[in-house]
Amino acid sequence: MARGKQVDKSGEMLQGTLDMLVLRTLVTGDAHGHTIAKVIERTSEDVLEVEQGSLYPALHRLEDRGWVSSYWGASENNRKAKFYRLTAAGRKQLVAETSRWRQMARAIGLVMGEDMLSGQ
Amino acid sequence: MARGKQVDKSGEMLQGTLDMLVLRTLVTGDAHGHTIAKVIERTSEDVLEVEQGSLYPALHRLEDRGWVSSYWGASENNRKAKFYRLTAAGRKQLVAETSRWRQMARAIGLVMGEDMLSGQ
DNA sequence: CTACACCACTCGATCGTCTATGGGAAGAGT
DNA sequence: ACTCTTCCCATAGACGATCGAGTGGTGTAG
Repeated sequence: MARGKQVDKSGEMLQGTLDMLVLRTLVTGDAHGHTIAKVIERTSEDVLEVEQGSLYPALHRLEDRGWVSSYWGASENNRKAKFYRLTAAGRKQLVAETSRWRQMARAIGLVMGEDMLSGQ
Repeated sequence: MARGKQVDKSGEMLQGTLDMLVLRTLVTGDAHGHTIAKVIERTSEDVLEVEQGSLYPALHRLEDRGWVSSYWGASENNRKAKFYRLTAAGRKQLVAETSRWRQMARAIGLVMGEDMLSGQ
C-alpha cells in the first residue's frame, strides 16, 4: 500500500497530560505501574493507550519531583510490583494541573467555536 | 532571584493542538502568520499563547503536508506578508483533528472523573 | 517443563515547542 | 534625516515527552 504515515497515535496529541492522569488515578489508592495503565485505559473507554515506554519514565519523573513515593510490594497476582503513593505535594500538583487542563480545554473550545461548557 | 523554572508554559501541555487551531482559524478566511497568532490568542481570551518559534514551523509543516497553501500579499498595515489559505485536504484534516480532539478531551474527562459533557 | 500473562525497565529516534536571535520595512515622532 | 516602535518572516539550538522495540524476571496453568 503506497501509504504515507498515519501521524496520529493517541498519545501524540495531548503530550503532557499523562502525568495528570497518573496522579488522578492514584487518588483512589496506591497502585503499581501495570495497574495504573490498565485503569487509565479502561476508564477512558479504551481511547487512551498508555505505552510502557511512556508510563515508566512518567512514574520516575513524578517520583523525582516528589509528587509520588514508591515502595515494593506484592501485586494482586502475587508478583513483585512497585507501588506508588500520592504525596501531599502530588495532590497539590494534581489540583494545579487539573485546573490548568480545564482552562486550556475551554480555551481551545473557544477557538474551535464550540460551546464546550466551561463547567467552572 | 533564586527561582527554579516554571514548568508550564501553556503550549507545553497540549502539544499537537496548534495545527488544529491554525487550521480552524483559516476557515474564516485567508490570513498571515501574525494575524493567525493574534486571533487565536484573542478568541481564547488570552489563555493560549502562540510563540513565533512555534507558529512559523507549524505553518511550514502544514504547507509541506498540503493542508494550506501560501502566497505573498500586503497586510492590513501595508506590510509584506505571507498569506495562508486552507486547502481541501486541510479541511478534511481539520475535521479529523477536531473529532480526535473531542474524543481525547472526553476520554480525559472520564479519567478525571468529571461530567465534561460529551457534546456529541 | 513449557507457555504465557504479569511486571519493571531502558535505549535510540522522533517530533513539537521554547528561547533567543536575525533581518527588513512602514509609520510616527523628533 | 534619524530613530524608535510595531509589524512581519524566519531559523538555530536545546529540551523534554513520547514511541517502538527490546531485555529480563517470575508466578501459574496446562
